[in-house]
Order: sequence, then C-alpha cells, then structure tokens
Amino acid sequence: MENLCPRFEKAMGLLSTRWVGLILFDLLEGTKRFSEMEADLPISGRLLSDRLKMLEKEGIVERNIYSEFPVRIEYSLSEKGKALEPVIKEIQNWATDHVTHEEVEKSHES
Amino acid sequence: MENLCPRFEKAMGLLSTRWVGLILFDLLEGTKRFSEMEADLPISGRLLSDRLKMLEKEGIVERNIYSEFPVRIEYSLSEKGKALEPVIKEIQNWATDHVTHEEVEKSHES
DNA sequence: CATGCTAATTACAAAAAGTAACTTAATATT
DNA sequence: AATATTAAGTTACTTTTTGTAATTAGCATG
Repeated sequence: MENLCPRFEKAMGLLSTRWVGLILFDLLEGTKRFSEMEADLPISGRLLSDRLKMLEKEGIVERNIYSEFPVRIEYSLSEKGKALEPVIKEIQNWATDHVTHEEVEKSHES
Repeated sequence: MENLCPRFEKAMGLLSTRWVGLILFDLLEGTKRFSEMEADLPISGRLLSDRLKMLEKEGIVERNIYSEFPVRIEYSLSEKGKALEPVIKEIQNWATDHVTHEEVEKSHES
C-alpha cells in the first residue's frame, strides 16, 4: 500500500473513538437529552460530555439549549451525522450475522 | 431506549478498538505479513501484535506460519473478517462525502 | 435561604497506548 | 563453531485516556 487515504484515516479515527459508535446509534433514534443518553448508554457523564463536545466540534452533533426550568439541553444529529446511518446499519448487519451469543457472554465475563 | 442490542454493542466494541479499522482496511487488500502491516499503518509493533492476536481470537483474522528463511508469517481475513467489507466501504463513502480537506489538516496539527 | 433539578466539571486512581530497546528462533556467513 | 542476519514479536517504562465519585453552576420552589 502506498499510504492510507487521509480522509478514511480521519473518519476511522472518529468512529473508533470509544463510545462514539454507541452515541451515534442512540442519536439515530432521534433527539435526546444528556441525562437520557447517560441512562441509555454504559458511559459516564464525564466521557459523554467529552464525546458530545467533540462530535459537536466535528459538526456531527447539534446542541440546543432550552431555558426552561430545569434547563433542557437537546442533542441531535446534523446532516453529516445522519449520513453515518449506513455505517451503523452495516455494523448491525454484521453483528446479526457474525456475532454469536457465546461471544457476547464472553465479553461480559471480563 | 430499553437497552442496546448486545450483539451490536459487542461489534461496536470490536470495531472501535483503536487501530482495528485500519488493520481491517489493510487486510481487505489481501494477505499481509507483519512487517508489511507495520510499514503500512501508523501503529507500533507492540499494538499491532496485540490487535492481531485479539482479532485472531475473535475469528476475524487468520495467521499462517511458513518455516522458510527467514520465517514468514502471513495474516489474512477469515470469512467473518471479509464480511466486514461493507462496513469499511460505508466508512469510505462517508469520508469521501463528509470529511473535508481542512478537517484532515486540523487533525494532523495536534 | 436551604433544597432539588439538569447538565456538566474536577480530582484522582486505574487502564490502555506510545516508544524504544531487547529477545527468540531459525538460518546464513566467516 | 562462533557470529551475524532477519522477521516477528515481547518487555520495560512513560504518557494519555478512562472510569468513578464528588463537586459546581444556574435557576426555581418551599
């Protein structure tokens, strides 16, 4: 190989950042609040906050503040973020076809 | 969300392990030797070794030893590994459409 | 003015990654 | 026989990233 495509490398770097895939999966369902995502995903507030900030900076996630009581902050996918749906779908397909029940069990042991 | 699909979570855990995406991309080109992959990818021998061992255990990569001089060890994708091609292709598509030149530059600065 | 609520942030310990030098095993050279 | 060469790792050690829990900010309610 001459060398990797820099755009692919960049995309791969983003997607292989821990928790990013699950966050995208969650947001593909629709707009979510911080606490909702925290409840959905096995990720701590500290990292969820970091990842959302990073995804916002990358233009993948949009953040909207509603000054109600208590404050409501909603996260959703931008067009760029929604364009990742086929990636997530293919991962789901692969998981359905190739990840066995035993493998899932094993990874829970550790 | 009730809770995430465990198979998807497992698949996502695998694919979001650092360097795994690039390793798969490299091996989709065909069989490779350790030193070849080390040259292709921006990853050290220590982690390449770890990741290949892990991917072999997951049944995604196959390892073949040829007792020549010097010893030749070849890595290739199993059927399960090759089945990840659509995932990689979709990431490429997204990268082509949505990762800008500027973003690539920025990530090289840091 | 203490309490509760959401959305974070901070502090600190634990795990993973990065780097470079070293090892192993086989064969080849002197 | 001793030494060198080569590929494929492994070890030792430092730096980053994560995980966990406690704390903060802003605001409304009792």
